[in-house]
Amino acid sequence: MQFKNVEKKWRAVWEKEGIYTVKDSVPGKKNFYSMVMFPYPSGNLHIGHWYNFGPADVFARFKRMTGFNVFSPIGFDAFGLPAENAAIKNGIHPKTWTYKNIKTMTAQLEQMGTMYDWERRVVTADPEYYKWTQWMFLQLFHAGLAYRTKAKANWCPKDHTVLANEQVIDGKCDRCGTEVVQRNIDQWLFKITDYAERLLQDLEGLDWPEKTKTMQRNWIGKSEGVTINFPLVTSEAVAVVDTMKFNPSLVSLVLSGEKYISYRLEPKHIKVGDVCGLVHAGTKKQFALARITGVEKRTMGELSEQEVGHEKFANRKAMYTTYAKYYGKPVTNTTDVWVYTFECMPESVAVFTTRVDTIYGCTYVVVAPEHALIESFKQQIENYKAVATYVTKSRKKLERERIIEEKEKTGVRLQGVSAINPFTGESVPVFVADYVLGGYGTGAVMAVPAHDERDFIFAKQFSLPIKTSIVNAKKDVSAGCMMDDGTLVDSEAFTGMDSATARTQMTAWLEQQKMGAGKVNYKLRDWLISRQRYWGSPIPLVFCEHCKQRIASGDYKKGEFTQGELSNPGWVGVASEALPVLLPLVKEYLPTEDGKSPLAHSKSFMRATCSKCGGKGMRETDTMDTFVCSSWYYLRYPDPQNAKQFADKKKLAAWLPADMYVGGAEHSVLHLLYARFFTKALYDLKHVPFKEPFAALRHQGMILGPDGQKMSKSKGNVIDPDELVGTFGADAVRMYLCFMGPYDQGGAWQPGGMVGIARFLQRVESLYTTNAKDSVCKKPSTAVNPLKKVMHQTIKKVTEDIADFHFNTAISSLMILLNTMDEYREHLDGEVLEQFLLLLAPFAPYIAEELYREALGQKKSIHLALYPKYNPHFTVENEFDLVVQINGKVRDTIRVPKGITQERARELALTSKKVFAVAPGMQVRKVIFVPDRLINLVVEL
RNA sequence: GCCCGGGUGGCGGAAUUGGUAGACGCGCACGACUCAAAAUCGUGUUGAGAAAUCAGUGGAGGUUCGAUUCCUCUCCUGGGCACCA
Repeated sequence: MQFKNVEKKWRAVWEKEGIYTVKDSVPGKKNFYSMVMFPYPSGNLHIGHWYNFGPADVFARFKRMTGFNVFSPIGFDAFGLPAENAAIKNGIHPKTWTYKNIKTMTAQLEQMGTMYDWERRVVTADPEYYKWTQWMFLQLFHAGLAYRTKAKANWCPKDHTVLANEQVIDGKCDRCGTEVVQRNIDQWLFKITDYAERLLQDLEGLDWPEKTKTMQRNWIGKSEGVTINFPLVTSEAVAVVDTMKFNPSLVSLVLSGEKYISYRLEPKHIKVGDVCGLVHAGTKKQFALARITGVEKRTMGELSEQEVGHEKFANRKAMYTTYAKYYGKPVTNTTDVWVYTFECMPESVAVFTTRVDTIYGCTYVVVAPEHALIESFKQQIENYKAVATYVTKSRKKLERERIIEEKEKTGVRLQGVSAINPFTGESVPVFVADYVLGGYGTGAVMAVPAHDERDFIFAKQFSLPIKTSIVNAKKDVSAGCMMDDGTLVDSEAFTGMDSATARTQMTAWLEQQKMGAGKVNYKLRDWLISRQRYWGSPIPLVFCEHCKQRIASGDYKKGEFTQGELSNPGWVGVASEALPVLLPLVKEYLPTEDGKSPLAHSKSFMRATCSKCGGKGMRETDTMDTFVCSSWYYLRYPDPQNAKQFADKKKLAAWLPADMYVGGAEHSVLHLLYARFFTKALYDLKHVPFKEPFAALRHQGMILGPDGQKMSKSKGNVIDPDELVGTFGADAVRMYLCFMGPYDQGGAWQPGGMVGIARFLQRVESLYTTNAKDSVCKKPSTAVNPLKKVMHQTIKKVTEDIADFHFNTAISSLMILLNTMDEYREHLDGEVLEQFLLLLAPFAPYIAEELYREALGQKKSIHLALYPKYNPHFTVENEFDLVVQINGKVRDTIRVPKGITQERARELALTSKKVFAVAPGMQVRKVIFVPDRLINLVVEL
């Protein structure tokens, strides 16, 4: 068979007959939305594309033949860096390059024999598409889900662009491998963190690979713990007020900001505004800072009852007696008294911990170099110079270097500043160290070296005390540090509790004392979408100085500005009617050294009118991260031509959420998380009626070169699918990819592996071309014969396997069926021949169609036919091979009717010659009988 | 370091509510066809052994009448995360 001619011939027929044009509803059929991750138009389809799209198309065709109205669209993720990189290399405009590639790849996708409905194609670089990308941006922006901030950003010195955290691999640019540096730039971010909990929770109901869900969970990184305020004290306080009785319950009152009064019979050299330390009457240690708000000289008699300070005396006489004893002189109504009023300064450092149960083992506190405390306590930190040097040094370090140093921890103590453990009332030293991350939690931690490995290493290095507060008999603590839960020791009232109980009770206590609160933290960061690049969708915002002033002065009508505009003063959204903000076809599209988007050099682009006040404005010149484009494309497929809305509501409801999504595991986190975020945001804004975009997800594995290495031009191990298609035909390539192994596993390319499938297809063809004509007239046999049996077993197996994405075993059962048909080639009837082709059709659409129409003379396309259903009547076996075991070892198999009794099986087993040969004169001690399977005689020899 | 996968013939891989290990394909060997080769078809193909049989699913133990499948430890390998308190 000349498969090239066959392929061309049927493609033309299919197009003419319109068999892949999808209707939004078909009476009596359920809709099924089957998607693949749309490709980036990089030039040519590579084998990985084939591996993604080929088997996914098999699945889609299978669903269609099993009675669904299947929608299987395709498009191109057409914006992005590679177009610019290619442009730099070849001097072609990114747009020219991209659309040329789309043309090539479209032809290749058609050749693959896919059932895409090309009328629904989307290309993210088309203005008709990115108009709605911009519209989507504005929805999120207006709802307050986008914000602009000067953020530390990853900057690639080679690509001259900011990279998302996710695009930095091991501190290097994921595209060019250049070392990434940090820069501070104003950028737009989406508040994906607002959705952290829902993104986590809703994973539950998804039919996704467990591994992918786990990766998303880890990425979101939820930790439940508590933030605790550690009051700060300094040695710089000018004087002390030491009459306070310190106990934990009083601390909270003091720190909650109530005014307190202290009486002195002798004056202190303190004046209003001075910062004093509050000292524990017993230990004489500072426990908080206070500012003096009043100093007054009076007599004891003038003190009113209400003013009788913080200490509760039974009566005035008792007070006088107490003071008399304390000062060693008589106290009467006329005794002079200096009255100091003060208020506690709420200076404290908040730490986040998931292990509040270990707090009695806290021996110091660490803040990140970025922590605001360092600046605000500049005056009080005695060794500020050394601290500042350390901060500068560690800020220069990239996060990667911080990690590489790993166990070698560095830090500097903040001399003159201490923190009070609210549970013990003891003060502990405060350090700055870059092993604490500024961007997570509160940027400060309570260090418990006895129960945290990192703190342990740091404590060892700095010779800090290590105090055990948890014991667990099962755990070996000889290494020094016990990180597991256990029982609390040396923890006052909490001693003896188990960790979990202690966490609950300690958190409750903190909340009651207003010293802390339960808190959930996520590792997930907001999504940085600004790109200082040309080839992307412009961000549809205009900066208007006039509106900024109006917002600042409150000079605007209610409802004139949206939430997003008010929270980003001066930035106004482009009106919907004015969308899209067209990407101008500039000649200078290359990135520039200044790091600004190339669009910033186009004056005509930047000039804009403010949509609110009509005044002069300046356009945002950054473009959007391409992940924005791909976060909603599945919503556009159902209605890609719609100029009035991103998609018709009815069409959306007809197809979404997608029933099946197939693509690479490399998108487990980013693309899939962003798409989920978009869907949820749009759901909240009532633009879509569902909360999750993809009900089911499957990944294809990665195909490696024949050498087991990742394919790359430099290694010369690239397998070119075009070459294979030229030699073996598209059907064979699709089918071999299905056959080579478990779909999600991938693996090294086996040169020569293709020939097995090629032979199989040749045998199919020759069977039909030599037999069909005689066989069609044969009437289907109703008798159960071996051929029928295999046929129906195969139908069952193939149907189940494709549904489970077990394409390899489905094909192997088709091979068994073909072998059986070969064996019974004299007895083939029209039904058998037709059924086999139907089973084959999803895998080999061209050959199946050719034989179906040409050899069997069918008029309509096989791809419109229904998949055969198996008849249990034909699959039932009435005999089986009884396995005879002696002491668990197989000794014989005997063909027996199903339903044989244990007694009969035993008789047969005992008469087996093979059994006798092994165990003559045996004594049967026990018989294990598994009905319709085996009999095992436990014997003594 | 932590969290997930995966280790089965010469190769890709089948088979697990515990019940005949190696389906299917590649490769290889032999045979048929051919002057010959290719293609095709047929037969065989886990290892050792002439055979009976024995061994055998990364390794070591364990549970069981019976373990690729369950448990414990361990090695290798692929992927993810990586000072997230």
